[in-house]
Amino acid sequence: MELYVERGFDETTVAEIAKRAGLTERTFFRHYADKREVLFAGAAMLQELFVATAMDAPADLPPVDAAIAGVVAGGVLIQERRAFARQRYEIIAANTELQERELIKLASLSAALAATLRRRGVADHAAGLAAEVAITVFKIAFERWVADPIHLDLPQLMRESLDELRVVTADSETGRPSTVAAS
Amino acid sequence: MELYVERGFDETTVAEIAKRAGLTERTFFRHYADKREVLFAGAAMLQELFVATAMDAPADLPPVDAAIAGVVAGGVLIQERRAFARQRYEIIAANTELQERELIKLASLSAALAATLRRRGVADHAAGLAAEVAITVFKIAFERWVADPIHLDLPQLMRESLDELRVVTADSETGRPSTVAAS
DNA sequence: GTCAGCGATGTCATTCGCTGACATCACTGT
DNA sequence: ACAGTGATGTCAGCGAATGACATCGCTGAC
Repeated sequence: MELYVERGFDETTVAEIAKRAGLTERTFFRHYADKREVLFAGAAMLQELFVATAMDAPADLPPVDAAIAGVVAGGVLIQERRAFARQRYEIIAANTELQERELIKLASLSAALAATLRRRGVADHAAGLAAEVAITVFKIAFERWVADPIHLDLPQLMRESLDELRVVTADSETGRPSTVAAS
Repeated sequence: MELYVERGFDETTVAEIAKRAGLTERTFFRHYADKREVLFAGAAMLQELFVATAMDAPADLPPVDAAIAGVVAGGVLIQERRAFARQRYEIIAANTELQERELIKLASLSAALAATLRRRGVADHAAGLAAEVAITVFKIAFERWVADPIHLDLPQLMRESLDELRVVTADSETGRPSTVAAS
């Protein structure tokens, strides 16, 4: 992370990382699958938190709300590591390859959440959709949170984003039959 | 594509691709930014179609429905290239790096859709959310379409997926105040 | 008709990410 | 004391990607 901040991701070689860490290049690759993975080592922990929280949510909670409970718990954790999260974000935002990795980690989170919802008895398709909605809320709330230096409560932003998403999707009169599908 | 199908993506070298195409390795990299990009050359066209269709949708259409109109147009196009789309999907599904690239292309589509909605006068946050919803619908409908070998109408699957997403997100009684946000 | 200019391609050298194979060494349980 | 195990180092090598320079075909200006 030091080197990535100092000179950027692309301009940092694995040899340099290894040297500063007092290791061999080969050893680096025994700890991290590739150069990018350094920044995503914590993703597994986040995923476990998501899943555990969603799983333990009240049984009568609708699917989306159970999934959102998971990502909100993640929001709390991230907010505790405020400085780290922002610095990490800066690095990732500056590099396309890192964004790709970020996106596939989010996809993995979504899949894990969906599986959890299914274990809670949610129907197959609904579980996938609810998980995607939750991850979308997570992503957008995080972007807003990180964009505003002063700001606010990340979990709160997540709840607000969910509300906005509900308003936007249920825009037609009744909220049920879609305008498009009727055509 | 031939080589990727024959021996898989990882087992194919750029030298081999260049040889079969009757070119130099160096020339390959002048046409494609990297080895993966070969499979995503058409993404720009798809994006233009998304944007143009969403832009030209009736002015009174709610944001999500305008965005969905864009992805449905994309669905029509993909369905016309049925065989190609499925083969391409198989290649991508077998390789993580390709999935990463796929995801960032989808993110790009989402950003383009959001920008289009804003040009239609949709509020900033709402535009981002509506675009994300549309891309989610695109992604999930495509997965269903490609999973079923017999099957169906991709645009129709998209409309159905949107309806299901509406049902899932607006699960609470009124569909407006979120259960979670009230806490 | 010649020639300058330009775009596409080829050639060459090099860096860097990543991997396999094998050796070393500290540590642990028997 | 010894075998086994896990983490690390060493070495060789492949393949992706890039920069610098040369070549060649085409086209427009004169």
